[in-house]
Amino acid sequence: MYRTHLAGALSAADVDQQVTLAGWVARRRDHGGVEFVDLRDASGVVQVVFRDSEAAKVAHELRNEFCISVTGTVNRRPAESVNDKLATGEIEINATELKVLSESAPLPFQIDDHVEVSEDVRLRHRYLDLRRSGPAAAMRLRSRANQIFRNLLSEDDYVEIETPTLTRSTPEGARDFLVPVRLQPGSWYALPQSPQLFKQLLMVGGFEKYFQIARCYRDEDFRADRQPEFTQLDIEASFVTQEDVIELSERLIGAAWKELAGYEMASPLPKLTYHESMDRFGSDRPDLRFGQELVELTEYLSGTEFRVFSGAIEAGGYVGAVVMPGGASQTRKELDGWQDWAKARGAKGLAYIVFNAETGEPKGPVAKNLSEEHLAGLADAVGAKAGDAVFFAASPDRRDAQELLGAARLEIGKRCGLIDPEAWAFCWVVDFPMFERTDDGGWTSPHHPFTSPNPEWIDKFEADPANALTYAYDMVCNGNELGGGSIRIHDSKVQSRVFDFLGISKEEAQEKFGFLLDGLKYGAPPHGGIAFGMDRICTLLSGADSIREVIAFPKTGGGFDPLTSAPTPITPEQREEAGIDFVPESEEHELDE
RNA sequence: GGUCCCGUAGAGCAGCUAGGAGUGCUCGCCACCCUGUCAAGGUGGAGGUCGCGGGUUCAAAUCCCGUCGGGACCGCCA
Repeated sequence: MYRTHLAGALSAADVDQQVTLAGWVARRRDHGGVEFVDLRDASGVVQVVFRDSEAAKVAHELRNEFCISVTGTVNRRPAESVNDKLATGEIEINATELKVLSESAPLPFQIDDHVEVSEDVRLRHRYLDLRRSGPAAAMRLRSRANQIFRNLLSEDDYVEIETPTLTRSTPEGARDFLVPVRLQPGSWYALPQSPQLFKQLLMVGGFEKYFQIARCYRDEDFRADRQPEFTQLDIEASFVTQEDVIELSERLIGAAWKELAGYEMASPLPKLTYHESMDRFGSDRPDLRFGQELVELTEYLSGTEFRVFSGAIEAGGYVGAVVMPGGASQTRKELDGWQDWAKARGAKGLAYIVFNAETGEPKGPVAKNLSEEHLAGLADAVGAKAGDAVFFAASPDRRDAQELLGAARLEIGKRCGLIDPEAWAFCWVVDFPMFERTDDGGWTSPHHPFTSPNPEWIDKFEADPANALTYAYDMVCNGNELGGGSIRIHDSKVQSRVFDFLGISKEEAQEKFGFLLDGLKYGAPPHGGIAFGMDRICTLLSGADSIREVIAFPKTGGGFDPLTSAPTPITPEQREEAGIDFVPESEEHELDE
């Protein structure tokens, strides 16, 4: 037996007990005659005292992060030595025996919560980083989140079912990771971007309620909140409406926030339609922690001679504005900085007007171009006060202009300190458009082509595709999408109409998703579901800046794993055996030419 | 694919604008001292390809070009 007690669990109640502990040397304070060692195990830290014993001589040789076991007596500390900062600060272990279970080489960085270490170094020695309280807490939080969801879903008769990770491409639209197949050279598996099609087939399979904490893979570029492999809490149920899925989701997320953030989420959450969200916040994942809503000026500015605006208006587009409180006090350099900011985002610029702090008089490059009438009512129209700045965006494409203003709104929120970092603001965004334009003028599905149109549009989405709406819904928190889902098409006839409209031929559809279409033929129940981004949820709950903080062994920006150095080149033998150089005969001829 | 920031001892940084000997700070590491510390303290010591390559210069951590690595963002991606 390595130990009788856990270090962090000891208290004054254990005084006079003989205990054996095992753990790591978190820190030692050697006073010559007496030596203190902070012993850390997974449960916490306790102070061990060595004095006048054989063990004390061994203790002198201890170094940080040696793995040791200690036997001794639990003593109440002298009143003047009690440490309030330590959970076990009332007591200490008077050691009689010390065993070194494993020595530690000098550390690449200090395992100490107040020492900052670059992420690069931390990840290279992640096993040491995980000994620190912050990273360890993040992993434990994630474990509890998984448990909360699992328990609630299991209690509700949801069946946890695993789906393949070696499969064929699923239609999320991202690039697939591919795996060569030794037994069939030239054929490749794809790693799933999500279990989307499988969970629908599980509904056809009659389970009615399915969930899985599923690893998903997408071969796209990284961000602070993106990794090539990530985890979804994937849920699907039969005979459910959008409201059913929303109710379940709020119970799950509400429970997680209550237990892990101590926050009581007010259910039911507010719902915004996609269009409302775009109009008010310029985003389909609005941050509701602050105001500064967008104001549409298309109508107000009609008839303007300022070409930037009139061009957009005449093209049937949009002109809008967002107010920056106190923005008039910005220097010329700061205002120019906004132009660069907008250009970095692919916009031509960001027109602005500032209202003089004393007189309220509108000034700035745009002001000269607007009529007296337009200028006179502008402050009221946009809700600006003297001393504010107003940024404008105009575009023939309503969404482009709104997204620019939405991004400006977020930037204003940050720069002006309008965002309460302690606040949680949840909402749903619903009624997503069924289709959106592709670059080449066709139509595509913003989610995936299995999303059901809502009843209003199910019979006529082809007639007015730009306005057709779906049963798709996203749950949003503080401007982050926590999860999204939809009611699916369960009628193979409707599914065929969608494919027809998208210009996907019967052959193509059959080839890509034939197995799903076949499944839908056999009495498929109405069904729908949702998938939550576990990495993102845990990042928010732990207050981290990056999802790497809630992943045990994350990758860096280039898809590189600093710990294992993956990916690595393969040997010629592996290359040969995997059959990755297989060239189909027809292509061989082309290559010859 | 694009833009911006960073790279100096084991860790975290300063030095770079305005070129002049690897100059410095905090922590760690090693040795010794130290009987109530808890981010212990004291004395001494070791430790450097200034990411890499090229250029300018009498002289480059510092200026220029390229490149590699990391981070943030745009594109991309739910």
